[in-house]
Amino acid sequence: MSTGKEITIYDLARKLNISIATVSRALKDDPVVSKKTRKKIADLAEEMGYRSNNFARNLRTQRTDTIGVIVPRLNSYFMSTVIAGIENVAGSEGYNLIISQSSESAQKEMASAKTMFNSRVDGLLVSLAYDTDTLRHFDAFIKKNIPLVFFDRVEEHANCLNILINNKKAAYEATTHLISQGRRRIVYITATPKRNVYVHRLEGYKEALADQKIAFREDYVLISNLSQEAGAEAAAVIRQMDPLPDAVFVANDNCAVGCMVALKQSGIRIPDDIAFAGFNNDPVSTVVEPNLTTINYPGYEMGQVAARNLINHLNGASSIDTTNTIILRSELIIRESSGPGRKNIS
Amino acid sequence: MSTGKEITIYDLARKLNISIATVSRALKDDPVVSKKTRKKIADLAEEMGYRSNNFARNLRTQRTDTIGVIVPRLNSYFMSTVIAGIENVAGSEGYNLIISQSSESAQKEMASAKTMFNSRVDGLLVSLAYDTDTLRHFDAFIKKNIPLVFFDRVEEHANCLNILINNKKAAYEATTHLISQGRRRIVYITATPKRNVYVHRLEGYKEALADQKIAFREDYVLISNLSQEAGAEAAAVIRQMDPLPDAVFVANDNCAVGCMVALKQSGIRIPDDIAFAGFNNDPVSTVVEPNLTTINYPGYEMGQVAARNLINHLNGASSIDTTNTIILRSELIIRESSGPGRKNIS
DNA sequence: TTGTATGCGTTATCAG
DNA sequence: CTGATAACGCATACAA
Repeated sequence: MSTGKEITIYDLARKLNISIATVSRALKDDPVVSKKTRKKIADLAEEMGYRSNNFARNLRTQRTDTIGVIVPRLNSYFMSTVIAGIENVAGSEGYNLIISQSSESAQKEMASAKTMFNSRVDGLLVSLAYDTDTLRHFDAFIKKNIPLVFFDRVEEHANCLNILINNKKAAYEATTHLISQGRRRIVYITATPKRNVYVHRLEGYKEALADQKIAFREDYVLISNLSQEAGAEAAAVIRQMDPLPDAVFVANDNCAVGCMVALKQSGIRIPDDIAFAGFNNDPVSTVVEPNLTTINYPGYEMGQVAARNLINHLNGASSIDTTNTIILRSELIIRESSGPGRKNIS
Repeated sequence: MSTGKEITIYDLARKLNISIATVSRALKDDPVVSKKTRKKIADLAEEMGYRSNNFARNLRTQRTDTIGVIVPRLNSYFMSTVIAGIENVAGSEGYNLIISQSSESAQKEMASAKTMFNSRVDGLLVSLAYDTDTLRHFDAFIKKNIPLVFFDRVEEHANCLNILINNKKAAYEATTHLISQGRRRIVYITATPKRNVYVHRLEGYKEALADQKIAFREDYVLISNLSQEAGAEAAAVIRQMDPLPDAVFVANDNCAVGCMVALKQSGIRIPDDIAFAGFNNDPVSTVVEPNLTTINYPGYEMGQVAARNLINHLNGASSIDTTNTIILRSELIIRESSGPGRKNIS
């Protein structure tokens, strides 16, 4: 469709009666070209609507200055914050981004990886989909020494950097906090144990229980996709439990909120009957009533760190191979949803 | 960094003692190549870890099968829904996406446009930033006949397709609804009038007032960036108004929610003292209490329609030039936040 | 069905 | 400071 003859350096060269070599140099502001000719060339380029051809350029230079980003979903506050962080440093370092979402499907993740691979991204930043259970689709990158950084939803893989928070510790703190408020029957809503962040959070939850001599109950662990709707569905399950749990810890604020809203609708009081704690410090946590106790998770910073490390590796400034894991700080934010509530009769 | 010699069709050809032409054909499953050699080549390609070089390919074919998407922000429910819709059809048509966010800055929007231009996207889908006040940065696309589709935050431009809802009508309905609930002092929180969607909504608001013989008051129109924080700030302004307004219509649910929460904190009852209506039907509208009356806005469908039209144009199946504007359906969803409330004493 | 030859627009090397 | 020229990897017109 896009007609309109493209202007090339040949056209510029011909018009000015100089060589394409000089034009090429001038266009990248190479100081070896005289200031005057540089100006002349830039002006003509502007005038004729010249645009550099990245394909020819990349074909020649064998690099793309492009970083691929694969995330499970774009539409979470957390993820878009991370991406903003990535953009922040990538942009300032002259890298472009190709962003793609797997929609939590291993299938789509594989397709995205393939696309990125063929697009010759210089490096890849990945947060894994729920149902990804092999990293084979990244083998091609490894084999070609294309650096790979996992963030948030990470997985151990030789030569790949992992960036995450201490999920176990965060979950431990949240659970311990609930217990300290007098809660003992604590339901935990989480996502698939395929993703080790959820495994770690479960460990933290379990350890907190154990440390307080509370028996772990398998039936108190609810697996869901952590969506707001899933929260509502979980609420239905919780309502059926007898005795009623006195606290719910959810691995994601959105899901926590969906659950809270549904429980409230059925007359359960929060935190009086059931206390709540979430994860991520999504803005919605300050909208729901009562405001949700949660784990503050530094998304923007995580994006920056991921991009920074990848780019440093690309520049040779530092290597990903030596560092294995970067743990970012996180913290428990206590709000009303985990108040002590009234004494419960069990 | 990425070392590891790349395999090319030359390597494959040499190994099999055939010409690169045959390899090239086989790789695209050209039926003109015998099934047997095709298989042989595919196997070897797999074995040697061959990957096609898109640059060489694009350089040769002069197309990229890539669509650029520029949006103000990724982190809104609405936008990510739109993007999901875009991905849905783009993916199924074999197009890749380059997504970039302007962060509401004309500056970044221009930079993104330039990048997209140099990346030779086949077409561009754009939702404009708040402070963009010229479309000159898209001239290059127009000049090269690269199709351009605006959605949601649109602007009239020759040869560009606009996809939006009837904002005036939606705002008219919301305002009329508030009036029908007995409200008369209706504050309107909106974004910059640089974006005509907001102008249109303002028109709808004004027209509804006029039709009900309510005088329009300039001081009832609050301009903000429609963030949740801006909502809280607007709440401070509203609290100072005397007499207190009895309704607030907000051009965005997030902002509405921020405003509601802040007002409630200062003891104002909703909808008793002040009724609320928002815009977008963001999930948060069902979390806030009381649930927020809002305009349902078909984001996913908008994304699909935008991508579909762009791709049809690229295929020559239909042209963007003949269609100027596509209006999608929207609807008012009435919830508790706009209930009649108690009788107000003004 | 396969092969030959050429050009796509750059960058970089080597001579001037 | 500038110019000539050779890749980069692929797709395709034309020949066989």
